[in-house]
Amino acid sequence: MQSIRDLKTNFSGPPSSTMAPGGDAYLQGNIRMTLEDPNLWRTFHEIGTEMIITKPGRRMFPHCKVNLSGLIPCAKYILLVDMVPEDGFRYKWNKEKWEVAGKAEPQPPCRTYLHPDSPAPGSHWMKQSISFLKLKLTNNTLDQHGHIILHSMHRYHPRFHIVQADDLFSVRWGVFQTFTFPETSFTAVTAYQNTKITKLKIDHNPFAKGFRDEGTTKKRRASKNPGGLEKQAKISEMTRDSEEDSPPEFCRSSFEGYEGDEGELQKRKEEDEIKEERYSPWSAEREHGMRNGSPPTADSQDLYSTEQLVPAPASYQPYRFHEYGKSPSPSSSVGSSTSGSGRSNFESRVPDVATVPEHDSSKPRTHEVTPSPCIPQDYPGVLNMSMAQAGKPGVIGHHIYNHYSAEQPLAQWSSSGPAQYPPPHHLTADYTTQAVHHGYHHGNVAEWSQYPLFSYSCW
DNA sequence: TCCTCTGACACGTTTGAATAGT
DNA sequence: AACTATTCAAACGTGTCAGAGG
Repeated sequence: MQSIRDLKTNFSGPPSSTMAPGGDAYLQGNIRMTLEDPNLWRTFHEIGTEMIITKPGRRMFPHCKVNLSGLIPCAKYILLVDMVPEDGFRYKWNKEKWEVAGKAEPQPPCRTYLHPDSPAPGSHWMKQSISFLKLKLTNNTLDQHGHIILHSMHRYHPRFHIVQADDLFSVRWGVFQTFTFPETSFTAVTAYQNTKITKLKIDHNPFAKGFRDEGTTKKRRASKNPGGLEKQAKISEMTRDSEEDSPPEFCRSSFEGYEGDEGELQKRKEEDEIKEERYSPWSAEREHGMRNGSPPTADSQDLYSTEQLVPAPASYQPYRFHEYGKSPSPSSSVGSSTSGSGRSNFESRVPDVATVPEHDSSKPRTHEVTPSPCIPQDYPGVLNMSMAQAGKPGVIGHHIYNHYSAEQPLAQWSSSGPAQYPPPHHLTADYTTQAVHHGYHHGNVAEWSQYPLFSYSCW
């Protein structure tokens, strides 16, 4: 699986000295994004994160929260999130693990969530962590609230985009920068499949406190529904069993990891990284896939890239590889992953940080990707899209070349596909309201969440 | 029959208005 | 009058469960 392949890559190979943050002059002044609560994310990821999607929209948990640095304090930026398919497959939960259940369904309308503070000065983004708490996921393809539309039983990961823009209608589209974190990948579901995930969510999500432990739940359900008690007990037993099956480290990371002190962070991280190799449900699937020809493995990536209906990020060329001339490809990295020294070393220095080298227009654009032929393009553009070394908290430097100039205002983008997206009056006013509270001029921020900002991602 | 999805439900958290106190 | 603290209820977010539907 993509995620696992990514993580694999993270684990593999000795860290490159050029990757060391702050240690390389080339990185000075670069934008850096750090994922908050990485341990929590990893704890979920080890088990196989699931995110509930509902018609009215469901928040993510853990929710996306990042820190930014390296921005120009006085320059304004907008910050966005979208969800990218991990691969071209649909999954099913079978016998306590995820299995491929066929090809992915055609992607629903692509949505981008705009952070309500956007646009805001770099100083604003850097002074505190940036939360995407209110981002909601839905399976309602007709959703008119601007929630991000996903397919159930498909795997996704969030992408964070930052664009320098004075306001929403004067964005300079020459470069925007994209960050991904492998541990944030998840399977969209309409009901939890893995009881371990359910338990983790209950343990960590304050809104689910009512379901914790000495089962007010059990009592409640017991009195309400005698038949349900048996089922509940069964589930509890399963959960208990699964806990027993889990290594002791798992319990530690799930309960201490979340609120633990920073001193232990690195150490725990290294433990987590090792666990990733051993306990991620996707690693088992990976092996399974190797035999069945189901989900693409690192070794089958080439074939996969050409066959998939939903191109995975792996089909992009790795930005850093190109930029720094290091590892030749994610797949080859995986090949060396058995060394086992990889991510531990890397992560001990670079904890969930994605860094963007400053845009250098003089760099050869060797990774231009033409839009997927199966996707109706909203504009006649050619995208230069490059991706960070797969598996590392990634960054993609985007250079958009289209028939419009780089000065092309956003309105041009937003205007595409009018039939697909509702007119502004359908949009929620939340973002605009928030904007007023923050004292920034946001313009019609709300519209943004409705439009396929990055239409090339709507494969 | 199996799998997936949906809606009602109970419970906890969050939020904001109303009120009281300083 | 202005500010702060407290209280309370409504709104919201959550997982559970039974049942519907393909």
